[in-house]
Amino acid sequence: MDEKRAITALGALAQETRLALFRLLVTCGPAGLPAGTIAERLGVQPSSLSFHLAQLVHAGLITQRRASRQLIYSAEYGTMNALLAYLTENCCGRDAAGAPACDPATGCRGKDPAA
Amino acid sequence: MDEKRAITALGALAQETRLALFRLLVTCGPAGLPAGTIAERLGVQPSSLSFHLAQLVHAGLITQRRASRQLIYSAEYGTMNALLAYLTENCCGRDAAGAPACDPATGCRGKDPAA
DNA sequence: TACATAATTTGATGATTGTTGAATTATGGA
DNA sequence: TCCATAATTCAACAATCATCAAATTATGTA
Repeated sequence: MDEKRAITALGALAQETRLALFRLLVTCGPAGLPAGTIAERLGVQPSSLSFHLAQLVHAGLITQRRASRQLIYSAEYGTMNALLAYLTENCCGRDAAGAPACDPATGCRGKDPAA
Repeated sequence: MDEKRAITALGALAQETRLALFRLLVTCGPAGLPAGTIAERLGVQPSSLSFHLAQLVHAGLITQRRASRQLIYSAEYGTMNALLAYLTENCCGRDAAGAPACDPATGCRGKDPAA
C-alpha cells in the first residue's frame, strides 16, 4: 500500500458512521449485508448510507455485489491488513515482523533523522 | 482506546502533511524535532504547520515540550500502538494476539452477525 | 406493461477543513 | 529596556464533507 491509498483508507475510517459500518461488516464476514439492513442496523438514512458506502468502496475497504434487487456489501480484509502493515512499517520505525512495534526502547528510529 | 479517540487519531493521520509529519517524528525517536526544523523539512508555512501540529497533539499522537525558544515535538508511540491494537481488535474480528489477523479463512467473524 | 421494492443519484445546505498573511505571545541576548 | 528569534493565534477564504429530501435507476412480480 502506498501513501496515497493509506490516506484514503484512514480518511474512510475516520468517521463515526463509516467506522461503525466497517466494524459491522467485519463481523459479518464474506457473506456481507445488504444496504437496507445496514441502514436499519446503523439508523442512518438510505441516501446518507450510500454516500458512506461509496467512500469505503473507493478506499477498497469494502466491496459491492448484487443479489437480485439487493446490493450486498462485505469487508475487504486484505485492504485492512495492508493498512495495518503500512502503519506498522511506516509509522513505527520498525518492520511489520517486529512484534512490540513502536517501542522507542527497542530502537525505534531511522538512520540519522536529524541530518 | 475507545472509538472516539480512534476516530480522532485516524483523522489526524488521514492528511498528507500530517502523515508525513508523523512519519518524520517517528524516525526521530524521543528526541523529536523543533517546529522550525519540521516546517523546513516538510516545506510548509509555519502557521500551517502549527495547525497540523495542534491536531496531532490533540489526537495524542505527538507531544510538545519547550527547550529554550524552541518547541520540540516528538512521536507518542504508545498512542500509535493503541490505535493499531484498536484496529486489530475491532476491525478484524480477531484478538490482537491472533497473528494473521483479518483472514476470513481463519474464522474472522462475530457471533451471529446476521441476527 | 404496470407496479412495487432496493438502492443510488442529485441538488441544496450548514459544518468542518486547510491555506495564507498579519498580528501576537514567549524566550533569550545586547 | 530594546531588539531579534521561534512559534502560535487570528481572520478571511475556498474547498471539502455530511445530511436531508426529492428524483432517478435497476430489478422482480402480477
